[in-house]
Amino acid sequence: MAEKEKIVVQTSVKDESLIEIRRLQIVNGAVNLFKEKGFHRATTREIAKAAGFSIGTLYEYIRTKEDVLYLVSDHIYDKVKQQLAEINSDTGTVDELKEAIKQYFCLIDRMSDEFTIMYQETKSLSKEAMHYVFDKEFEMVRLFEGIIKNSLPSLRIELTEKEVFLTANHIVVQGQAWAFRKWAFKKRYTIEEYVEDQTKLILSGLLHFQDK
Amino acid sequence: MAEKEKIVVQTSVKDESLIEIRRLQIVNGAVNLFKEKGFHRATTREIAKAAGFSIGTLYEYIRTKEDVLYLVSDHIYDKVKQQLAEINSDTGTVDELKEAIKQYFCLIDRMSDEFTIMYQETKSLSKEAMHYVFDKEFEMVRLFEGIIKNSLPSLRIELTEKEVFLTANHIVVQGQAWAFRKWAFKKRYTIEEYVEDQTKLILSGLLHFQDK
Amino acid sequence: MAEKEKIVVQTSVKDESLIEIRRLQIVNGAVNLFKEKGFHRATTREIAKAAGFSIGTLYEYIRTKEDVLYLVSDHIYDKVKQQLAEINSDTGTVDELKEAIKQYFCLIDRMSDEFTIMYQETKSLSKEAMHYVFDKEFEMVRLFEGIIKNSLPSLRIELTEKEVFLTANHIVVQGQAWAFRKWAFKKRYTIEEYVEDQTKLILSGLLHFQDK
Amino acid sequence: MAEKEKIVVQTSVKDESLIEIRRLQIVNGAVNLFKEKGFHRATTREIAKAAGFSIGTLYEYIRTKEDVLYLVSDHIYDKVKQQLAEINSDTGTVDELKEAIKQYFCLIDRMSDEFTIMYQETKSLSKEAMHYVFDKEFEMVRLFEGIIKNSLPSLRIELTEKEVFLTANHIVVQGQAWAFRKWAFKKRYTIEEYVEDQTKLILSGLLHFQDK
DNA sequence: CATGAATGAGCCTTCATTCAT
DNA sequence: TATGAATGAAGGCTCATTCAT
Repeated sequence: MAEKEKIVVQTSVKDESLIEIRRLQIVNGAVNLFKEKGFHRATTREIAKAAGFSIGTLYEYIRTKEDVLYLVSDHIYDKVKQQLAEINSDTGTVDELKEAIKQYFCLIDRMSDEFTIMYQETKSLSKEAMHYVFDKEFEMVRLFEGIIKNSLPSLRIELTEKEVFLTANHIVVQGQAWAFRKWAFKKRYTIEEYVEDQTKLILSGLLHFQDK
Repeated sequence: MAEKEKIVVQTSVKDESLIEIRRLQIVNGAVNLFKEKGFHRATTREIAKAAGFSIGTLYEYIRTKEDVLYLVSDHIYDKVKQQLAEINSDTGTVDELKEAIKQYFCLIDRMSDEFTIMYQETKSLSKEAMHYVFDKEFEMVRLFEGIIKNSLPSLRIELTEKEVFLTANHIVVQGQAWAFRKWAFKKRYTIEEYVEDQTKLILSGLLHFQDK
Repeated sequence: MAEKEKIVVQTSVKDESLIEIRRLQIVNGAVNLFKEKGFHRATTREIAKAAGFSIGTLYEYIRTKEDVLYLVSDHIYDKVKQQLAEINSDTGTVDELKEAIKQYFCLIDRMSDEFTIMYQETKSLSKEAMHYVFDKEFEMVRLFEGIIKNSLPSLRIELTEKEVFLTANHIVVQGQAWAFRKWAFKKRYTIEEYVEDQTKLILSGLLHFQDK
Repeated sequence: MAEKEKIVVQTSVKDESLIEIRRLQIVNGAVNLFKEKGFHRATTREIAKAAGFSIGTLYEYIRTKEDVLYLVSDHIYDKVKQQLAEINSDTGTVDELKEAIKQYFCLIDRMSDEFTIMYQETKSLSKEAMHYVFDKEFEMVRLFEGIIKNSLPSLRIELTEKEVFLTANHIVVQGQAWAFRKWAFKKRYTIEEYVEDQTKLILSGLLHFQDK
């Protein structure tokens, strides 16, 4: 699970700490903007304004508009990874899996705008940047695969690689579904109920995979 | 489940059958194009060319570029509905549900480009058109809810409304996931294997929802 | 005052009487249309529709869109000339002048839309057609010059050529002013009052030109 | 005679003095261009070129092509007002009226292109802008009404409101006529002669309005 | 003669990017 | 470093005109 090299967004500014500050401004402004109008409909002028400075300055910290999308995607994944890292307590019990599912879904609920942006706009990235982002998604699947595998002994079941993958995939995808269709799901579900039912579904799937 | 009025894309051409023909050309051309560059990056000139005629002619059959996206979305949903209508043999057995899942997944496999476009670009539609498309997605969920409910007696199980919804939703969303991530899934799965395992997962979920 | 050759608008239709009918349809439709949106904003499709047939047919009777404007201008001037011809009773009295003024102003009141179109849009004609129209305007001035000259003996005054011209010009221009600014004038004047006061003004101008 | 609020043409440029400079460039370029081809036939690219910069820059100072026409109209009226303000010496003599007429006609002679454009193209403006321009024309009429009224006592004559209006209107309209038909008038008149004869005509009209 | 679908030049406008200050 | 005016390629769309039926 070797960490891929981050794609470096070039700047003409030297002061590293300033770069950090400005980019945070860019990302925060852009997330709000993209949420509202999407990447393509947002202009660089608007991005600059949302970030709190002029276009001239914006272009001191990015090279192309696409860099902003990359910056946003990257920032979101960093947040996700960091959040998920906190759960991984390595006890190897079902509760750990349950907890991971819960944390992941709650994270998505909190950051649903960001998730939506990422999945809707990723395609607009360059091939290179796009694969970097997709890879991050697969890391997430792999993360859940790990947690699931760890919990199998305590559940006294054996699953094929494929079945583990399918379950991990289920978790990740249903999480995304909540982000995308939140407004529709909310008519029937609170996030807590959704987590509860999804967890039941996932566990029963796990337990009875081989039945039929 | 009253059918919503179709949003009519205005034309300046009078010959109805010609409209049908040209729009099919537009949709087919556009799907290929959007697949490659996305809706925003595709120009109207390119769309016209892909359809096989001039921009002038393109604009005889649409009013705005957005209409093309709407046309594509609409076309896809029509196909899905038609496909699913064919299986609905109303036997009320599990086999019917299995068949429906299979048909749906295979349809998605065949039309994964179209599906991907729809979900990636829907957000670019006008509010009105966007909701029309989203509604169609929910129709699809409801369609599966119906099939699931029908199969419950033969399975001798009872489920809450929510549980039925969640399962139907699972089917629809995992189908979409195959469309989006086909290139990644294909490393591990053929569509047949995916259908088989998803079916197992769905059925075991159904059977054991109440277990825990 | 030799009549200039009419500029011939070419057709591909042979039947002369049909041409006459169709052109009248075109002119009538176009006047209403130009009144509302002006020449440039009116499309050929709209012109055809207003005329009561298809674009294809429209183009059987004209060669370019500009032809329509020329046809309209020509038609209006024909009407004006015909109307003014009716007054010229050659009695050589002041009453004849008064009557001519009255007829001219009333004509303009009745055809103010047509006049407005002509003066607003003439500039859009080709150089050739434009001069043809302008010449017609000068014919009108000359017409009044003739009437004024005729009335001078009975008024026992002598005027220079220039003064006659200036007065004739005054009549023509103030008539146009009524057409253009009808909506504003109407707040203060009925056409009858306007005619009365203008007549007074013109005659006193005539009588006392040499005073000061 | 409360000054109407100017319709503000929006800019994305902040430097006010630069806006002033660029707009003058736009107006000057546009006048030459419109003179030659009219508003509708002139393209925005041509306007930009005539102004001396790129379209991009043009659109930094206007919002739509129509704005250019509005800018031109506005500029002309400002000049007229300024010019007439300079004479208004409030002596209340006939000479003041004569001087005003002379100044107005000379101004029109100098700016006949601009005037022609204004009257030919005003109709192409939006309803709002069109009325703003028309109002300015009426301000001009009112301005002359004021000067005429002031001169009445010294002429020992009394006129009705309508007669004053008619005379003021005569001045304004005959001024415009000079602008429109300059090329034709010049065959017979120099501007000085035209002013002289028009002045005579106007004054004799004034003096003998009530005679008959 | 009449029709109307097809064409494509060309228009207005936007916006990512640059660069002098 | 920060600014924002300048640039022009490119995009969406219109509409006069043609021509096969």
